[in-house]
Amino acid sequence: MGQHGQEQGRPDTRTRIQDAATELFRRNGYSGTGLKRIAAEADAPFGSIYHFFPGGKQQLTEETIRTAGAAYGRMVLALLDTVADPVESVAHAFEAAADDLEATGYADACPIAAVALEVASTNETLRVATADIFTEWVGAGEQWFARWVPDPGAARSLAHSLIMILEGAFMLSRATRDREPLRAAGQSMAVLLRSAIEQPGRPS
Amino acid sequence: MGQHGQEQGRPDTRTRIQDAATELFRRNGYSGTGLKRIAAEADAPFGSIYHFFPGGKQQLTEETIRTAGAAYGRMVLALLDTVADPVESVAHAFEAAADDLEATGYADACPIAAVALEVASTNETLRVATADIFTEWVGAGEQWFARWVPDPGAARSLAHSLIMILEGAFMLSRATRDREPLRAAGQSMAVLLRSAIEQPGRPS
DNA sequence: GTCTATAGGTAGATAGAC
DNA sequence: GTCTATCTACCTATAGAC
Repeated sequence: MGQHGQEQGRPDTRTRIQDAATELFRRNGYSGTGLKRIAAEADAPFGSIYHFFPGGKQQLTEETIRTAGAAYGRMVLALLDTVADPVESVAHAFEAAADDLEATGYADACPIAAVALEVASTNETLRVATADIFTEWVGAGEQWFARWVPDPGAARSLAHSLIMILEGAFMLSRATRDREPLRAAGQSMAVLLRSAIEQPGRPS
Repeated sequence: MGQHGQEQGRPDTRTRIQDAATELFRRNGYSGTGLKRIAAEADAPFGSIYHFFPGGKQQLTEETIRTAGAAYGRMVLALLDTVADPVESVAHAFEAAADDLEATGYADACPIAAVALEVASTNETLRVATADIFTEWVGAGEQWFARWVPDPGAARSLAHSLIMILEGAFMLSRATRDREPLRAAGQSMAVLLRSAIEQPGRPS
């Protein structure tokens, strides 16, 4: 159920539009997703999009980036806290990501990645929105790694690396329809974290 | 100069169209790039696109993915061979990538990344083209790492990780307009490679 | 406030002059 | 084989009925 979903039953129209937009942007990107298609998937009349998002496609996209991006970050963090040992937890998180990806026919990965690459050089408002989300994720990841890696710079570098290698692994796994990239990504992150824990003096 | 460029002077029309398409797809993605814009940037008449690429936008895009993708792989490999020590070489390659990215206003990164995310769930022909290129890169990277890492599985995992963390770093650096993600990526790859060289028995 | 119809513009694709 | 004019379909956005 969406963020602003009603207590029970079907989410309200605005929420359905945002949820449908999130799924379509994730699969088809920004330019590849039409507002008519969003309205159809949300089972909402076309005019409702401009009723709830008077700023049009850009406003809807910005809210989608910020809402879905923040939710995705929380989901990954929660996933990392289901296993006690940090190295095992990281490896487990990538396996879970591979399970999800495979279960959705290699469609549902990061909700903002495709849009981020499309707008980075073409739409400053949306570019800043994606940058804010990535920055938020790095900060949250840095705090998580800081529990086991005392050096702040090392924790920050690990957070960057986790996000980057996950995004890259999603790209390769979606393109090749193969779990192997995600598995290799999880192994590498496990090595990096173990190295940072065992050898605090060396750069990571 | 483009792959089929003439011996001297201006490249031929077909090459100019492909080169323009490569740059536009890299910056704006597949759906975000119109054929009229490609013709304009190539300084070619619109009809020439269908003269040289009778299959239309999809054929032009597929050829662009395969040509620019293979060239980009060769370029990165060549960059890795400019420094003798492998760990230093990897770190140097990411610094060079950051220099290039910054010099182009955070626009010119991987030529197929944006298209790959857009078509992965929407266009099977183009999805396969991106998968073929990624697979080609992994194979080439595997051979490069095998020079210093005897275990084939470890070399393959390192190749996957290099490509994935580079793609992820491009995504974050373009979005945030900051070199830091690319720098962190280079440091992490250096740690991974050093770990694989020094501890051949552990997974990498 | 929900929804339909449509305007204005641009997309990919094609026909045909030269 | 180079180039222009145009077709149909779809896009975002808006006007206005209910």
